[in-house]
Amino acid sequence: MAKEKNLLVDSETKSTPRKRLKREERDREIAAAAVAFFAEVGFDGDTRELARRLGVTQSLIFRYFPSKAALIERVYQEVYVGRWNPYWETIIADRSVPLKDRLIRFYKDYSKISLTYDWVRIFMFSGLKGEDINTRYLKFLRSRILEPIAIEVRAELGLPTIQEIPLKESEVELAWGINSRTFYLGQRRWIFNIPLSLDIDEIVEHTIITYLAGAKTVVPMLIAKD
Amino acid sequence: MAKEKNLLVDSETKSTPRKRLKREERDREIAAAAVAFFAEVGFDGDTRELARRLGVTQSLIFRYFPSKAALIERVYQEVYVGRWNPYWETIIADRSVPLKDRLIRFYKDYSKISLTYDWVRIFMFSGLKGEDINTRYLKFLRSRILEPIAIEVRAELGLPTIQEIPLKESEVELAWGINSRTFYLGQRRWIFNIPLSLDIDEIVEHTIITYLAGAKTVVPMLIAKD
DNA sequence: AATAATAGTAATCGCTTGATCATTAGTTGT
DNA sequence: ACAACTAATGATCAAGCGATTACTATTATT
Repeated sequence: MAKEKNLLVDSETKSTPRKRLKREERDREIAAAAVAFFAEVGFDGDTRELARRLGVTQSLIFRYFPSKAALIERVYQEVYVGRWNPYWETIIADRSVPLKDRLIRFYKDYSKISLTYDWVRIFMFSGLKGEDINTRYLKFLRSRILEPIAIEVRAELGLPTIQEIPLKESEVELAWGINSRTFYLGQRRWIFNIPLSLDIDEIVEHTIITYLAGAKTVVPMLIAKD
Repeated sequence: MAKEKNLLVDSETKSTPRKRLKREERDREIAAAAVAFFAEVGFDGDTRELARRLGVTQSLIFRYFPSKAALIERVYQEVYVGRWNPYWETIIADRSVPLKDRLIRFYKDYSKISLTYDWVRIFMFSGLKGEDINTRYLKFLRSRILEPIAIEVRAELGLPTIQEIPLKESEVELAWGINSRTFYLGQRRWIFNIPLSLDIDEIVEHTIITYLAGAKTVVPMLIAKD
């Protein structure tokens, strides 16, 4: 534990600045380390171990964050808010590009963010903890991505607009299917430790094609029903 | 906390036996409460709170289980081993029944177990903890359910047996898709707190139909390739 | 009824953890 | 070069935790 510190004391004191970063920089450093740390061990991970990984004392963390809860709140901000790209919403609505290409482009990009170790695990840890930011994120995803996708599918297939016939729950449900498929890949890789035999981009493409094919036959039935 | 105990002390001492269950019965009671408790709060939940819910002292738990780790191990046994139905494997292989019916029957039944509050959450908690029982379970699932399904699909479609052409990874991957879809439902319901608008049995049926339709067109290509 | 066996309790120990605060040491401005 | 500022430390507190042990109360045995 403290043993290797002694062994490194010569090189370490000289090589690393060791101390005194500007407030903003240290703040970012702690936040980034907290994301990685809590993603690995969960939010019950202790602040001393986090400090050890940062190479600082535990009390320093509490000079930057008033409480552990505040630090966790910051982690949520970094992951949920900080990694969201508003441009995604424009991609999906851009009808100058074929819908299939738009969806593939979005989901490939979104996968790069949301299928990382940190993201998948923090998402699950916070979900299991019952944090409402999790629910809010999914509602946000639904309104900004899934419902727009369902609307674009209507347009693509030459079906009535949502002004004429409101979106059915089952149409959104169909779009959830894309996320369920890809998110499960992230879980297998980063939680259940089952290596993926196939390339994610490839699976994304296949998933989109399947979704659109399914939508083509199913959605007309869905909006006709009732 | 201890307030309500005082209020109930008259009725409770008379109505409930309060103490002295037979060893086996108390053992089961603790194990069952532990499953429910850890499913709710995770494995960092403390034994005092668990004892409080059981209406016994914390030390009693340690008279039945040598350590908290042993209690958790028992929880895994209850959930992973105890809820597995060996008959499932027979259902899938029974070629006197159409494959579609076999799959629907199995997944409806399997969903009743694996999409419960306890099961879904314990599965995720133990997965995030990095327990190897989780990985082992998924390997077990693969060999006992997913590969058999892929084999049955070959037979159903009149394709070469696995003796002639070994199972492709992508064929198993296709079967994983069924699980990913249904498991995601369990997560939405029990972790992310998003109510399901549709009936699970209905979704299962739809998922199976989609899977078989997809397999019909995709599997011949998969085994032809390479 | 007396005794052995055992289910259950209360008190406590040692360690961990979030949080606090007086003190040290590196940086900046003049 | 000196003072003022502030990043960082180290020691410590109080609460919470898993685990242990001496003791109590209930059931079973003869």
